[in-house]
Amino acid sequence: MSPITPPGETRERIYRFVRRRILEGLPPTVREVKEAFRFRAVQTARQHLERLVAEGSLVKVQGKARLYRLPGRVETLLVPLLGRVQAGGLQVAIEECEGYLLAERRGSEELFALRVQGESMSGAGILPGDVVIARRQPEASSGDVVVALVGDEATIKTLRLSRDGIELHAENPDFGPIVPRPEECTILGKVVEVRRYLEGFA
Amino acid sequence: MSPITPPGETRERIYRFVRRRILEGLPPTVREVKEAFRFRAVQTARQHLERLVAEGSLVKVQGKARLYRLPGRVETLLVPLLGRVQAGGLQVAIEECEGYLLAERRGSEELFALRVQGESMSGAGILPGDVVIARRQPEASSGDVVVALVGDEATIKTLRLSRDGIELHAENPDFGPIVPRPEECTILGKVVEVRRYLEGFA
DNA sequence: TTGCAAAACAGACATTTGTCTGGTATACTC
DNA sequence: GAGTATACCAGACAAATGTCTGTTTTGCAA
Repeated sequence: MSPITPPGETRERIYRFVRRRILEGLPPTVREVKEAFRFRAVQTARQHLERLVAEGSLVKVQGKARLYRLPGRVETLLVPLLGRVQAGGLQVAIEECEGYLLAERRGSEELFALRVQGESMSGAGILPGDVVIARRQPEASSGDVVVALVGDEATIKTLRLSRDGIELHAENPDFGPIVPRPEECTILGKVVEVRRYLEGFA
Repeated sequence: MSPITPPGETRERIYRFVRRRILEGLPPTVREVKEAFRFRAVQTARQHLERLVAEGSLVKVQGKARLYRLPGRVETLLVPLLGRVQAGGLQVAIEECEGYLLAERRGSEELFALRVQGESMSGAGILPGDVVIARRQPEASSGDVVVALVGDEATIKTLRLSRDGIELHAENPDFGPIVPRPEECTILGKVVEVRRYLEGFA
C-alpha cells in the first residue's frame, strides 16, 4: 500500500498533473491518474478527483471518457489568422483564413488575428510580420491599439478620441494621423496581444 | 440513409472537425464524430477516421478513448514562465515559476518563458513587460536573440560570435555590448517568440 | 479508549467507446 | 454485365473507462 500522505498534499499534486494534461490537450482518464501516482485502486484516484471537483478546482461532465476540464472561463481556443480584411467585415475573412493560433480566452470574447504589414506601428514595438490578436468589439477607448476598417482596408493604429470624432494615430513619425469620416471607418476590435515568431511559423 | 457525398468531401469536413476539436483541447470520440455528421452507423465515422490515419492526416493510439491526435510533432504544451533566473541554471527557476503559457511545440524541444526587464532590447521591438519564449539550448548562431546567464543574472541580448569569443549586444544605443569571459557566461536558450499582452494577464 | 476524518485498497458493475463482420447503394471502368 | 471503389448502414462484441460498495490504515481530537 502506498504510504499515507498528509491531507491535501497528494491532491495538490494530482491537481497539477490534471491541469497540465488538460492544457496540453488530452485530459487524463481516472485510471491514468491512478497509474501516474501508483495507486493500486482506481477509487483512490477517483476520490481525489471528485474532491477537486467538489471544491471547484476542476469541472467534469458525468460519465464521459476524459471528462475533466478546468473551471472558469479560461479555455484554450483557436483564433483564426485572417489573410486580408476588406470591406464586408470579418465574416468573409474568417471563412478564408490562413490558419489558426492557440490562445487563452477569457469570457466569451471573440478573437481574431492579423499579420502586421508596414512600419506604421514600429514605435510601439509592433513590427512588420508580427501577429496581433484582437478582441472583436465595435468601440474602444482613447489610447487603445485597434484594428479599424478604413474604407476598404484594415489597419492597425492607436485610437484617439477627440470632440470632432475619432483619429487613428500611427506610432511612427513618418506616418501622419488618419482622420476618417465616421461613415468610412469601422472599428473591428481592440488589440489584446502581439506575437512575434523569430523562427519558423511561416 | 444520409445522401452519398462525392469522394473525399465528407472526409475533408471530418478532418477539419477533428482538428478543431484536438486543438481546442478535447479530441472527439468516434461516436461524437458520428453524431456531429449525423451518421447512423458508427462504422461510417470510423472508416473516414481510419482513412485519415492511413493517409497521414491524423495519428492515433490504438484502443484508447479519444485517441486521435494531429500528426507531426506540433502539440500544445505548457511553457513555464520563470520568475528570476539566477546562477544554478534553470532547474531551480522552473521549480518556482510564476505560471504557465500555452505554446505550440515543434519536436521535443524544451521551452521556457521569461518576462523582459529593462529597455536594452527596445530597438528590436522587445519592450519591458513583454514575455519571451526561448528554446533551451547551450549554443546559438550569430545574430540570434538569446537568453544568457552572465555571472549571476539572466539577460536577453543579441548574440555575436567573434574570433575572440562571444559578445552580447543590446538593441539600444544607450547600452554597450557585453563581452563576458567564457567561464562567466552560459547560453540558456534561443528566443523563438515574443509576446506582449496589452490587456490583463498580470 | 472511542470517535471521526482522510488516505488508500479490493473487487465488482455499468456505461462509454473502440473495433469488427457483414450488408446496401451509387458511381465508375472494363 | 462483371468488377471495383467509395459512401453509408446494422448490429454486435470487447476493451477502456466511469462508478459503486465495502474495507483497512493512519492520524487527530475529544
